[in-house]
Amino acid sequence: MPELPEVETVRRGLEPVMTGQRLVRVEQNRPDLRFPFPPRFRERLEGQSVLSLGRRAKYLLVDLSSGEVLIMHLGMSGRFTIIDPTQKQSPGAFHHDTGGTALHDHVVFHLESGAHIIYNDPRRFGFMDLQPRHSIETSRHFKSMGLEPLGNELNGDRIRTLFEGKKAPLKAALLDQSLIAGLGNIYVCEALYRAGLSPKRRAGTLSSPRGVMKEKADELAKIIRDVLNEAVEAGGSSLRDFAQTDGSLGYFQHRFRVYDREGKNCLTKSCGGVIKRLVQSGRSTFYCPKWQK
DNA sequence: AAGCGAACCTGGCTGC
DNA sequence: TGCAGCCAGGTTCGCT
Repeated sequence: MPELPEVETVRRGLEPVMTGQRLVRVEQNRPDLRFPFPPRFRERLEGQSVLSLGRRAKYLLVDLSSGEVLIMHLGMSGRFTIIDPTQKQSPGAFHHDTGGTALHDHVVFHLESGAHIIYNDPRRFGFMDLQPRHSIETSRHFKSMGLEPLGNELNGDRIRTLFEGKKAPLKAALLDQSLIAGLGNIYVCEALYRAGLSPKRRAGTLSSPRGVMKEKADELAKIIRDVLNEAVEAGGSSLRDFAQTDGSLGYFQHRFRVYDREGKNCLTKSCGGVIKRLVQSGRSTFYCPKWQK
């Protein structure tokens, strides 16, 4: 379930296992995922040490001793599984215990510690790339990327500026990675619900300098940060299981207030509305028509 | 030029 | 039980 909080959870799970480790061997089981792997992918990784693990929006960034950065995106179905023989494993927890290669295991990183990390991605919407560290900001994945929602940059003023004059629905504007980078379908629905804003409203209406909308952009900015931070913390609480599970359990899903709740009652106190589903730019939007205006 | 729908893939679930 | 149809966390491309 890789939106920003899930990617951050993955980063935190991989960090203690990979940091300072040399990549002794890399298996690459097919020529491409969403895009072809970069030329000499394995050769450029093998023998390098991992200096640190970072994240930008939904991208994982592995800083290597070669001066290159391994850029990884999980797409819709990408998952990492850590196999660490020095750690005890819960019995029968995982098919990888056999040491065999499971279907859709596309890349395996072998570390000098003896641990290895498997990248599995049935739909192959994920991808991996290598770019020099000094030019990462101008590389094709990042050059037109919007601001980081969990940094200090996101506030009401930035939202007002970014959305000024926009006729696109608010839902679409929040999903636009060139404006704010990292929000996905679930957390946009959740944030709009908490803010009481209709996903169908024109994004530009948040830029109004006066009237009832004056403070709404400030409120939305805070809510976006809150929703993401809560989800990161919920993911963090599941990190204990990171190495042994297949990651299919949603960390945060039992906390959804609106996502995937079509036909259920609106949880806003005394609202009495019913959650509706509609399709915007090809994706499901869940919202309460009575409460979100 | 912004804004929208389709495309890229596989797998899981629902309903006939 | 089998099979068709629909749906899914994201991004990119191409058409208005």
